[in-house]
Amino acid sequence: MNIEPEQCRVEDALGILVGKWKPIILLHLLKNGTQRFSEMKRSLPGITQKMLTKQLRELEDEDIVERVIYPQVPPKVEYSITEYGRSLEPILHAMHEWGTKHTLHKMQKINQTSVQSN
Amino acid sequence: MNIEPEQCRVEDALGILVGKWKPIILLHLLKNGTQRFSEMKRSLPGITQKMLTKQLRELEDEDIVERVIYPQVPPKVEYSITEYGRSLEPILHAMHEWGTKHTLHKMQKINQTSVQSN
DNA sequence: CAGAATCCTATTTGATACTG
DNA sequence: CAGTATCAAATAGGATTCTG
Repeated sequence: MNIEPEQCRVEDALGILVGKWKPIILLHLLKNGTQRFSEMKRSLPGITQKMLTKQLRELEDEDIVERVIYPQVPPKVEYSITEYGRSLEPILHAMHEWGTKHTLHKMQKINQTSVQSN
Repeated sequence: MNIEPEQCRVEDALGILVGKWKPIILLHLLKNGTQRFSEMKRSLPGITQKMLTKQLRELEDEDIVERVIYPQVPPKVEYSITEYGRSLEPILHAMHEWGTKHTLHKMQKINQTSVQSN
């Protein structure tokens, strides 16, 4: 079976995963469960508050991530993957596996080139 | 089994699929087999030569697409999916299916909201 | 026919400072 | 603690013109 390019819905899934930090945020939440904002920030070296906030909001808007606010001072906000969000897990795994093999594929290509050029 | 976020290779697969026209180019080549540049341009309404060229080059650099030049005047160049590129097909299908369901999911959410607001 | 080159706009990401 | 706001830099995408 093949997809008619005109009715392609790949972009819908792609749009949700695209973002410099989104896959890593999702994998982190899948692995560690519910997390506070500050925990996530600490666990994701290099991310800025702005980016973490933005990517979480976008995932929340698509019902992939749930945000729970505890009305207290100082504020406490917890994030987790929704039931629905878990349906993305097989795709993340498939992409991770393909990516792992692709890294190898590229290394082999580089080795081949350097052998040929000698 | 879960992926350690630190060793995430999702981006490798994601990077190859990301680009406004890449999924549709891949689906088009998977469905129609070998295609000339002009055929593809005609089949992908709205794409510019620049974008078609650029995305094809990027796919070629990753060994997903093969480019064959026939040395003749006027020029003839044919594109096709490589054997290796076909290994992406299951991911494309999984994303398409998920995307189809996600479109429904969002419609249901909108309907719920409009019912609640009445 | 199959592009390369140029110019321009829009979107994404990042650094930094501020706040209830 | 969990953000917002602002500004700057980088990247993606597009319109148009030119060429072997």
